[in-house]
Amino acid sequence: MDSTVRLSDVAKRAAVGVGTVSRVLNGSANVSAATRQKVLHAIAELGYVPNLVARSLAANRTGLIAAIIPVIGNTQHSEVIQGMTDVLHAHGMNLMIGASGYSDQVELQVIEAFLARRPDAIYVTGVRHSEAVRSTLQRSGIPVVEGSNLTDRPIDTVVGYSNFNASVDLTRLLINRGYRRIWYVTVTRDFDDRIDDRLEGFRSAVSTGLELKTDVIRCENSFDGGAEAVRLAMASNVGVEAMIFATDVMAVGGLLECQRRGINVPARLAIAGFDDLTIAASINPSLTTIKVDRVDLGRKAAEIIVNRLQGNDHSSRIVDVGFQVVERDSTRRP
Amino acid sequence: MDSTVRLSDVAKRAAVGVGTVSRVLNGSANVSAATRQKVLHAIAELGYVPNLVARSLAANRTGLIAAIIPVIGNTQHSEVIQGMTDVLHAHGMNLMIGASGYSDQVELQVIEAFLARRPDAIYVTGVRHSEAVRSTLQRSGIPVVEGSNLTDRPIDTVVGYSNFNASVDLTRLLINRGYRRIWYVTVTRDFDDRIDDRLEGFRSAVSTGLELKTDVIRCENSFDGGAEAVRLAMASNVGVEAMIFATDVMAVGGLLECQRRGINVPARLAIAGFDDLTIAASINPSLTTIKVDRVDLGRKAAEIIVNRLQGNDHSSRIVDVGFQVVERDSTRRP
DNA sequence: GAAAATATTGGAAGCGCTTCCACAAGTTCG
DNA sequence: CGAACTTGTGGAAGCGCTTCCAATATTTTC
Repeated sequence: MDSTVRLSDVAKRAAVGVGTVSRVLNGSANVSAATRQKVLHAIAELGYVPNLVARSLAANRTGLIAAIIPVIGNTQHSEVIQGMTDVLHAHGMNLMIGASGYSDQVELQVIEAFLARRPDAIYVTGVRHSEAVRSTLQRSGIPVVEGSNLTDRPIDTVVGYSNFNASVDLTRLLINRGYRRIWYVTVTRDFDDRIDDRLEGFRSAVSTGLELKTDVIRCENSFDGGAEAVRLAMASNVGVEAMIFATDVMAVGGLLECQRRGINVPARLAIAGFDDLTIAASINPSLTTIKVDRVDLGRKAAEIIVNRLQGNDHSSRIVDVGFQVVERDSTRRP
Repeated sequence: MDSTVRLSDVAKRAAVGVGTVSRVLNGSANVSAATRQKVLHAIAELGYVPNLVARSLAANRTGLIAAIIPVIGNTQHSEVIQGMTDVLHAHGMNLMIGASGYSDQVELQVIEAFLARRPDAIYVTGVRHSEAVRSTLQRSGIPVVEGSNLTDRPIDTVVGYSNFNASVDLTRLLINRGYRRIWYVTVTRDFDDRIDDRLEGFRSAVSTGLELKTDVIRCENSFDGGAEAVRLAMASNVGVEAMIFATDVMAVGGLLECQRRGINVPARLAIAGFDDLTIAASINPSLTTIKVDRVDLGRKAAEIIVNRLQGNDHSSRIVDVGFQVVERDSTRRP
């Protein structure tokens, strides 16, 4: 394991040329079985570990993939990363990770820093980026995968689900269940296209509305924010029957506030969220929400990248991993 | 931004030697102001972006840090990563991430794969590792930071908090509050030293126990597992007064089960957790737990690494970031 | 004002690999 | 049996930087 052992040392030990050792390492077919054995022996004897930095420079290929998510310490996004590393690790590739903090400017900085390291591909969260980001990525010349939402005009490739459609379906579910006075709770701060699309999905679903009474309010994306939203709804005089939250975090916060105030969910107020956090299935009552297999989304993103890098370029530019409306007790009419 | 622009192109354009351009890029003091300006101009004109792969090879320093956590899609661990990237990014360094899945064997594989990329330092979660991992890390010759627990015999450096002491303090809090029949709920599967130390902390705190009646049971580390534990406790005839869970996930699961069964917490049963998940403060009743600033832990780990790499080696080998016992309603005697 | 010290600069060597080209050694075929 | 292929192999060149040494320019010192 002494890292001062170089490929040329292996070549010397095995009494072959450096080219041959390199061919053995890279699995080239043009090495006789006998020679291959000699080389493998020498590698084992010396405890040789290839220097991937040197390989990267010589081969113009690093085996590094860059991924940018808004916040790392956040299950929804890091689950995608988990899926990616699973697949990449199996292919001898590694993941560099960075956070944009939902800021266009930081996103650009992080991308530029990554590109200087010559990753073989890059994953970015969301599908709407600043012009600077788009053009920087385009000029980079490497595969770009956008994730966690869908668009028909990806920079390169997109793998995700339609936040818009999911929100439409969820809203329709509530309408079908008979709810008419529905509030939609989204976040105060400008987050990203995923949150925007969820709101638009709601608006679209209720636009055809017959006798619907709807409203949109904004709160902090936190448990407290959700609780605050419920307080606002209760304080109003419009008789809100159902609240759809843009995220499970807010929805759970709202549900807990209902527990505190003795508001019966769903009899008095129905609640729905989005993301299917683990807690959604366990809370009382269990929370109706949108479920997406994020680990699988990450795996798919990585598979697309691996395929592209291996030259199998026939995969689609737009991969829809789908979503699932999970109806639970928080919206089930008694 | 054309990536075919090389350092030598900049040198030509600025009519200086390649060494001078390199010195400007690396902030060497020995460049006259006039020359520096010429070079900076040429860089801007050509849109030159240094190739960090080549730099890594030549300088024998990659600016990459490797981090291994058990599971990436898990707030407790990925928050540490968030803190690390914050600091590393500010120093032009980047983070490679991998997951061990709580397996010694996978951990070793991931570490070996990382080392081939010549990271400047490596972060690993926990303080008890297989002998193979310890020796591999030791021979790597780079700074090694172990995190999220404490030991007096680190491989190199450790930054964390005492899971043992935290568990002792939490247990004593319950004893002080008058609880005597206390069950400790830990996980079924062999996880890591952190979970082990929490159990040992409990055992130590109750060992001096006067008229204490305690027991240890094992459940899945999930909401359902926690619920199951509560069911077991209720089914027993020993009159359990308090349950301490090794993780907030289980504790929250237990609390929700109490809600379902109408078990008054803490009047009938007190509940405590460990980790201070965000939900702990919002759930009903709010959950007594152990709080650690994990993002800050990650920042500290990264700062240690940066300092070490800059040659400021005078920092301690053992950094205790501390913990906080947060008493909330789930254990407050009525 | 010359010697000594210091500041600045150019460019060759080298980091540890991959890859290409040239060539040797077998194989096949007419 | 020799030409025409095929297969296997060695090693030089080169990836784009850093760094060191030698050389030159500038400043300081007495």
